[in-house]
Amino acid sequence: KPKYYCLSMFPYPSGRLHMGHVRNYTIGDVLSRFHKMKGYNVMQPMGWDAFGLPAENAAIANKTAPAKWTYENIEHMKTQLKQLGLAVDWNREIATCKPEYYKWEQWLFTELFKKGLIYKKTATVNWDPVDGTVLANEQVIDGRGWRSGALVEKRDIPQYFMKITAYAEELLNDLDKLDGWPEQVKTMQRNWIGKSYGCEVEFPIVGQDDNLKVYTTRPDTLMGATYVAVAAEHALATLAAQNNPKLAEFIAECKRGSVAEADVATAEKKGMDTGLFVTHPLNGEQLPVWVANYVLASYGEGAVMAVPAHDERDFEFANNKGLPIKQVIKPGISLEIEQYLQRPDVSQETKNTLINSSVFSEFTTKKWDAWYGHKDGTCINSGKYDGLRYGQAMDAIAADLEAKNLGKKRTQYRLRDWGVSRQRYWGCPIPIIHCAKCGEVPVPAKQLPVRLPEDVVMDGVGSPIKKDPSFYETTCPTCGGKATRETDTLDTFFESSWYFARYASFDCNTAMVDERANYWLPVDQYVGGIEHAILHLLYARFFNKLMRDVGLIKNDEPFTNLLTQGMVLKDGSKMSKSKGNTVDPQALIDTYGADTARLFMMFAAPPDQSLEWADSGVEGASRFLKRLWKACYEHVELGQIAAYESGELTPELKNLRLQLHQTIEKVGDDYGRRHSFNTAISSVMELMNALAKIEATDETTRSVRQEVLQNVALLLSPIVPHICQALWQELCPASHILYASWPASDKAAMVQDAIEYVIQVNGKLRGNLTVSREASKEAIEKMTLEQVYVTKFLTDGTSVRKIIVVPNKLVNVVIG
RNA sequence: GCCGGGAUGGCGGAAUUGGUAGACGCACGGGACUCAAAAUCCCGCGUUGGCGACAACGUGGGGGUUCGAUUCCCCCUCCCGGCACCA
Repeated sequence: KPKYYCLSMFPYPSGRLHMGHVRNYTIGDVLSRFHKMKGYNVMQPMGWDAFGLPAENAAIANKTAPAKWTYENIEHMKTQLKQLGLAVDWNREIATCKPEYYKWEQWLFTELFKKGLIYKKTATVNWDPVDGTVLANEQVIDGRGWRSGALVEKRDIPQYFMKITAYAEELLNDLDKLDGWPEQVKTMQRNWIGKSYGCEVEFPIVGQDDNLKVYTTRPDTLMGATYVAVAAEHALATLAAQNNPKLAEFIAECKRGSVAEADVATAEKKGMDTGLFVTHPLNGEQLPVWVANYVLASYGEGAVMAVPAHDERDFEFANNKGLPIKQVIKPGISLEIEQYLQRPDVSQETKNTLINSSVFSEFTTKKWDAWYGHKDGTCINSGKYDGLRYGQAMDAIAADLEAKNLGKKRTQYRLRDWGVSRQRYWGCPIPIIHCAKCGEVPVPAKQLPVRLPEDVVMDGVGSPIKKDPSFYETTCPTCGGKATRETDTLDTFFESSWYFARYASFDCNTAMVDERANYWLPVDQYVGGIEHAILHLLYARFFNKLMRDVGLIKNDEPFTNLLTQGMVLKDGSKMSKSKGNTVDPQALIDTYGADTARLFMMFAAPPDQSLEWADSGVEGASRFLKRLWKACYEHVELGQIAAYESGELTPELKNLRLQLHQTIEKVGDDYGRRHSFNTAISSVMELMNALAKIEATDETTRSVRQEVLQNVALLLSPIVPHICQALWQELCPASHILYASWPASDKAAMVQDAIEYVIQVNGKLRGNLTVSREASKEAIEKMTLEQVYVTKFLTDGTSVRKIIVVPNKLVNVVIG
């Protein structure tokens, strides 16, 4: 029996279920139930992503401990999830805030620390100088702390980092294996990892025995560099500011505001001359060094060569500061098009068509400034490099730089190592002990877990464990001397990066996971919000590879198929606790019951699209279920009858059976392949509408009706399990729907004798033509040309130019 | 700012590989049933013109490819998600 591990992203226990949860878990449940009917050994677990910031905020607001608040929320939300009727194996339930869970990630942390895959360095955080606390990006509103209103400062503090960059290449390459992932998500991850090809270039600093190193993806424009710019955090900026109070003040100004890249990238471009100069490595010119707030400290070298003529940001900056702009690239058409135009075997007519097409004109008629940065150009004003194209120029310039020992080709990733330290209480304690003699000592396995005290009082000023000697005072595991525990906790993404594996070994108390993980993994179907397309999914992929490399699991990738569900929106934006625009699904369940809620949710929109919440429409789902009930009861009232198997049928009943078996095929395809639940439901609705039109109650009709109703119950049971179970009981009292298999379609019922063709004249619909299944193309053409709605267009001077016959579909008569 | 996605009737959406635009449902209008209302059932329902048969227009805007474009290509607008400490 093949296994099917269906995993929905576990919820953060925020208090109550929201519509996003209902959508997510209904999708997972429908797929689980469908696959169970298809004969799979299904696992559908559920758990709680229980650590996180909201618990601390609630604790401060309500004067309760985060643990108590979290456990109460879990209890309530578990009740709600059960009301939804999810076929979840609750035995496997996990909560990430429990020591039995986080013990194992502490263990993994110590293993990775010993392997050198976790290291310490300083990193920049948002610092609220009034509250004296580190703020999450979410807590910085317009550059100010959300409680204090104080201007936020960037502050460097030591933190632990995971070397995800060591896996950058594999994380990038393995995306190609993920055929079951949406292209969109893979593209986002590729761009996030951001592998680029370019050069590192060193500019000797005038008057110093040192070079300024930059990374560029456009070495072909090096001859157009007119200044260099460094981030405010760059060592050269610090150096230049030593004797320059104005520059020091400017650097301090740049360090105000949030660390979020979105804020940095949208800030007004500011800069200041350092007074320092560097020497251009190829033409020997002296270029000024500027400090600029648009240079990202965290990417490349934290310094850039500025080519205002060929980079929009540099262009804007140079214009503002009156810096020179030197054009070194002449835009042109792409090499492919140029080569194509030179081919002798292509007719001039085809070439002219191409030249006049938009593909060509984009390179020739576009306004200059839109294309000045395009790589399809040739070097000008560049001395010996004139006339070279991008790739040639890069090769030549890299070779010359290398000869001077001032640079070389280099690939670069945008991906940065993952900072996992958080200065918060409600998280997994980092299992490190700081010893004056031995340094950073990982907590030995036998001393794990490092338990987080749960009975604490949150006063809003810092983490309780940072003020609790009974927590941080300890002895060094190596030398036995006095030592202190690390009081930072782990990023909550840490917990959610491996929970998928723990479900398989939920009760294993001797290891992180056991052999059962290799049976269940990889997850066959992962379902969750599109907002997790990059961070969570990348970290989980990374952890999977880490766990593989410490010998815990065998597979390379954690999730074979991914369904990214769209957001449930309200008033145009994402429903979330923090935005306070949630709609409580409880009222929906209370009024209509779980089945109606599930049916409506699946019917309202395709799963990967965002769904704008509107209360109207639920009524329709409820009405449909009532009609279904009624149809079954009216049928059963006349007595039990076996489903149709064979015998003569009227054309009407034959058509009904045709529709039934087409619907069985379509619904199976919609559930299994297309994940298109809304169209599956609508096709069953159509079938029920067709059934309702048949009123006869003779034996044959009733046997076909029994067949239809039985199958409808099976087809809908993954979505509305409770009602279908009750209907099945009425229709087939001798058996139970829980043991029923997915229905097979009757191919014989789907054979059609006649096919209806759509007839078009010049692409416009003019009529329909019913043709026998065996009719030849010629016969169809002949019949088409005899139709009145075709002949009436064949007036004086016009003739039939062409007839296009699309088999089993349509005929288009081109008249001119 | 950068990366990814989206836009179809009054509304949610359908059209699966370039082949009937608007399935299915909601809302609305008309009718049946009822003393009445609700519920239920039946009919209608993109826009414009026409009694009608029918005709023209119509998938965010502009252009292109094609016998044929919601679907493919180029440009633009607006909206949504992510941007590494929200989860």
